[in-house]
Amino acid sequence: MGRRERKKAATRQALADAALRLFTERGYEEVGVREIADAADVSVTTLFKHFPDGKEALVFDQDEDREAALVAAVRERPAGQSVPRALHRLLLGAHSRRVHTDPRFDDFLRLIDTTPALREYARRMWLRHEQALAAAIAEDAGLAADDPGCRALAHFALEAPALVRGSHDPDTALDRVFDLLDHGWTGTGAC
Amino acid sequence: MGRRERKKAATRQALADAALRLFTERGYEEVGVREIADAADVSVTTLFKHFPDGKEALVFDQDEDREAALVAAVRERPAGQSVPRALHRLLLGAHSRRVHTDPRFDDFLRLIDTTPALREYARRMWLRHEQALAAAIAEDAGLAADDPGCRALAHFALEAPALVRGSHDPDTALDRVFDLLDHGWTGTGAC
DNA sequence: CTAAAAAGCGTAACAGCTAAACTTTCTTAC
DNA sequence: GTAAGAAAGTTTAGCTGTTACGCTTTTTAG
Repeated sequence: MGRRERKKAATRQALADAALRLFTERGYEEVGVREIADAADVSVTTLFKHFPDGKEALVFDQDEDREAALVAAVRERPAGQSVPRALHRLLLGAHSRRVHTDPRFDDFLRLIDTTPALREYARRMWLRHEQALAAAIAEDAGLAADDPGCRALAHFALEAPALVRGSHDPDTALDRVFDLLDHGWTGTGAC
Repeated sequence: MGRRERKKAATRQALADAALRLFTERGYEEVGVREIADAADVSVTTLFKHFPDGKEALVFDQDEDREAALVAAVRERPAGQSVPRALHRLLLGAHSRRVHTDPRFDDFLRLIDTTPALREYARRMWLRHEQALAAAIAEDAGLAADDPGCRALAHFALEAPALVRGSHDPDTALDRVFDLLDHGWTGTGAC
C-alpha cells in the first residue's frame, strides 16, 4: 500500500475517532461538523470528501461483511433447519459476541440507541442487505430472485432486531417474532 | 368558529396549497421554504409555526383517521376471518377508493412516490399507528397490550404496502406477504 | 524529471430551521 | 365601549449540515 492511500486512511481514521470521541463525550447533537474537522485537523470540505453520506456516516466507520454472514446463514444452515430459524440463530448471536470483547463497543451501541438520527441511519444501512438476503432465500427455495414472499421474509427478518429493542426481555420477544415468521414461511409452501 | 381560528386555518391552507402546487410543478427539491412562504404571502417563521415538523409536513395537510379504520378492521371483522386477512382486505381497498374520486390525488401520490424524503416521512406517519393497532390485536387475542407477537404482526402489516411498491403486480405481491403473515399468525397459537 | 492525478484548503454560499424582540389583530372581561 | 391580554405574524439575525469553486500541495507514474 502506497504512502498516499496510507495517509488517506489515516485522516479518515482520525476523523472517525474524533467524531466518536466527541459524540460519546457530549452527545451527537451537541457536536458540530466544523468542530470534528478541527479536532482531526482537517477542513470541513475534506471531512465531507471522506464521508459524503454526511454526519451520521462518521459513526459507522467499520462497515463489515455482515451481508456475507446473512447469506451464509441461509446457504450453509444445517439440514432440516428452516430459513427463519437459521436467521434467528444468527441474529441472536450477533450481539453477545462483541459486547464482552471490546469495552468501547458498549458506548458505541448506547450512542446509536440514544440518537434518533443514528438509529435511522443504522436501519437504512442494515436494510441495504435485504436484496442480497432475499436473493439467497429465493435461490434456496427455488423461486425467482424478486419473489415477493422471499423479499417479505428478508425484510421482516432484518427488521426484527429493531422491533424488539426496548422490550423488557428482548431475546424472548425475538423468539416470538421468529415464531411468527417460521410458521408463516413453512406453512406457505416453500419449506 | 371565531374569526381568529378562521384566519389561522386560511393561512395554513394557503401554505399547504402553495407548497403542493409548487412541488408538483417543479419538484420537491427544487422549491425552497422561503419561496413557499412568499407564495402564501407569509414569513418563514410563520410557516414553521404552522408546520413545526418541517418542510415534509406541508404535503400531508389532511391527516385523516386511518388509525380508526385499522382498529375497526380488527375489531369488527366478520366471524371466522383472521386478523391478517382483515388487514389485508383493508389495505387492498385503501388505494382504489380514491384514485378515481379526486383528480389531483394522482399527482399527490406520484409526488410522494418520487421523493425519497416524502416517502420516509409518510412511512413514519403511517407507522405511528403501530401501537394502537398492536393494542387492538392484543385485545382481540386476549394477550398483553405490549405482546411482542402482536407488535410484530402490526408492524409487518403496516410495512406491507411499502414493501410491495415497485412490484410489477402489487396486488399479487401483497397476497404473498399476507399469506406469510396469515399462516404465521394462525399457526402460532393465537387464532 | 515532469506532468497528471489526487488530497486538501479556504471562501462563500445555500438549504432547512430557530430564537428573540416587536407589531398587529382579535377576543374577552369589565 | 374600552382596556388588558392572548395569539398570529413580522423582522432580524443566526446556527446547522452540505456543496461548489478555485486554488495549493503532495504523491504517483511515465
